[in-house]
Amino acid sequence: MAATIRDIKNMTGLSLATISKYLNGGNLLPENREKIEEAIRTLHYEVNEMARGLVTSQSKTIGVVVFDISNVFTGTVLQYLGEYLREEGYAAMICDSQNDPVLEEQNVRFLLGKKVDGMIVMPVAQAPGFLEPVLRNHIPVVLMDRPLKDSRLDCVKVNNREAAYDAVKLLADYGHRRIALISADTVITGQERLEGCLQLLKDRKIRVPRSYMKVGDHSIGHGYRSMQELLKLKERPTAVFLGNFEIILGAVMALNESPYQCPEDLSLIGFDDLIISNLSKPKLVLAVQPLRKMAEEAVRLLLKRIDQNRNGTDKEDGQYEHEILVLPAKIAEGKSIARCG
Amino acid sequence: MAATIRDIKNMTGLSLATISKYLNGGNLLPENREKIEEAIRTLHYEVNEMARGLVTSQSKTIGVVVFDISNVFTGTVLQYLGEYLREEGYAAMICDSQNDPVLEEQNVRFLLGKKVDGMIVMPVAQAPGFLEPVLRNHIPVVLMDRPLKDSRLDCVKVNNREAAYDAVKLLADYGHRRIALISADTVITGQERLEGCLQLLKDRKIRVPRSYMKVGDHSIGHGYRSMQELLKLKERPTAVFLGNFEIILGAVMALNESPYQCPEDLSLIGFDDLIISNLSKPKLVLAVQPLRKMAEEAVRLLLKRIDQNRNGTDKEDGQYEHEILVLPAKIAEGKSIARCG
DNA sequence: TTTCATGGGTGAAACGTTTCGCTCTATGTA
DNA sequence: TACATAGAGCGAAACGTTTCACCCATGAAA
Repeated sequence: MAATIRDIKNMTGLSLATISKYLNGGNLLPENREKIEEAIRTLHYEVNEMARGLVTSQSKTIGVVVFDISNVFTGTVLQYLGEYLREEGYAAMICDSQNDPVLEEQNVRFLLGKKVDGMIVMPVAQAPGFLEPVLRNHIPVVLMDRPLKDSRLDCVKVNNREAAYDAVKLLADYGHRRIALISADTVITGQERLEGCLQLLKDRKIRVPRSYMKVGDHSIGHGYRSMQELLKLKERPTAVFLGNFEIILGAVMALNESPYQCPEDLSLIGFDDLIISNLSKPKLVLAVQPLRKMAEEAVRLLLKRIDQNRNGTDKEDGQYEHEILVLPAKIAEGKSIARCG
Repeated sequence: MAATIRDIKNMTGLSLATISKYLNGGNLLPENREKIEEAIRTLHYEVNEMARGLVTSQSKTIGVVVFDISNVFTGTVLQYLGEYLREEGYAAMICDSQNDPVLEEQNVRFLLGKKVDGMIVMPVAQAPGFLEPVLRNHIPVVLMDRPLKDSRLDCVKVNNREAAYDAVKLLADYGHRRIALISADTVITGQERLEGCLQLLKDRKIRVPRSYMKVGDHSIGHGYRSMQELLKLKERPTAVFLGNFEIILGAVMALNESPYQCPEDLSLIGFDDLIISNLSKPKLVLAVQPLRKMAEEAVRLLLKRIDQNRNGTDKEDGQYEHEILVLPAKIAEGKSIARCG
């Protein structure tokens, strides 16, 4: 049905090799170039990527596996990833693991069958076992956001620990001593942030009562309930650290429904960027993750690996130096912190 | 590098044809079946989908083009689409148009080059021109959420007009006469909802002052600012219709920051489902779109078309009956509407 | 005038599957 | 016994590209 290179051959009288050369940007006589272009136009010819892929053994497709496609963080990252990949001529094949490790493993195998040239993974699992088939096939992988335990894999992430440390430091510098944390320990990013917070509190010798530690998951519900509970305490905290986007959302809703005001009654600092921060009143102080940069670096790194693979610079059986890129989250200005004491 | 069917042939002594038959679920002697399975296991063989695709001229891949991947509505739909496609053995290749018609057109061409078997499109453009190359190649397309002007294309959408009509009717039935609308006219869904609202107001002979009509786009900012403005009016509305997820988000934030309470001072009804609705206090009354069902129907319809194409049931040059599937959005219970007067 | 490089062009093999038409054996039936 | 039938397997062609090795002019250098 669709036109092939052979139709162009018949139309122009040139050989397949010449036409292929044209398609891949080689040198031709202007005259022949013109002929081919005309034929392409009238035949509506488009390269069959499957045929091309078969011989070059490149699909020009990258598999992207995300833990949950329906949340904003993921959506934004996917947007940027798509942009950069497209610029380089790659398509993204996106699979959603719905926070389920079993589905995640299936996704990886599925993409492998699709012969993707590489994978970018924001993992659910904590251990790298599920990537074994990928590594065996020498398909490059770059992890994003969440590194895996005991793995020698490339990864692009954020300095969660340090950024959380700095965030709580800011609270302490403003004189706060009654600091509560609403955060998560169900994912590595949450754990790191938690560690950062606790480290600072330890360094400053600030004691945290058990009732101030709200450790759950990265959900709106956890943020909402935790904030409600904190506000009911006899001795309320004067400042709260909010561990991610969803927690912020829930916590701010709970606060808005209460009689208390931010920052007069309660100072807030949050982790994760979000559009809402610009609208919430007062504007939140935030540790902003450089999502765009993360996407850019992940693509750059992955394409570098793919290139190394092709040029035989391939490590002997996985013995290459893996890169862990840690990008800084920056504290963004806001008005949600008041001086205390 | 990777094992091929030929390696299996050498290992088992069987012919290529037999092995292929096995891979595609044909009948074999148990003995041979066992041999092949063993070989596959030890060689870690996986089908090369590009080679298979080349001969079957099926990629088992569906192109999905969305207007904006970073928002929650899209993310959720993508999640469901992915699920259903996977069940049928298809992969989704997702392209984000970032609300840019130019990018959208590029996306379509790009996917065409990737030889997708079909496309699901949530369009930016209002006219079907950009799909011309797809149609010429007889690649089936199903639109989602937003139909296109003057097109004979399959589409799965929601009865925006009727649902909006019912939503405002509910407000009117509760006795409200001062009803404001925060909605959008920048996309067809917004326009339809607006029409539905206005139709009911006309039927009930309810006049709407210009200051009650907040028509902008589907953004948090529009919702936020509009609600602020409404609350500042000398004669405040007693009820507000909120046109979509983002508008709800913005409007509710503005309301929370104000001294006014819902539903005592202001009744609300919203369009679009969202997790927050369960947490917002009081629980919002919502017109809920059946997203899961939409995804399911879109996949079903698309796969039907693909099947028809293959079985030569193909219409002569686009003369098939196109289906416009209109699914009902249902009003979900909540406490955000008070009786008035 | 010979030699050499260079740029444009070519034919054919290869990539890893599926599929068509054929053969062979075993089974059941007249 | 003869004969159709079905099941299992086979060889080879096809799918639409890229790429390798080779060819032929042309023009510059020796």
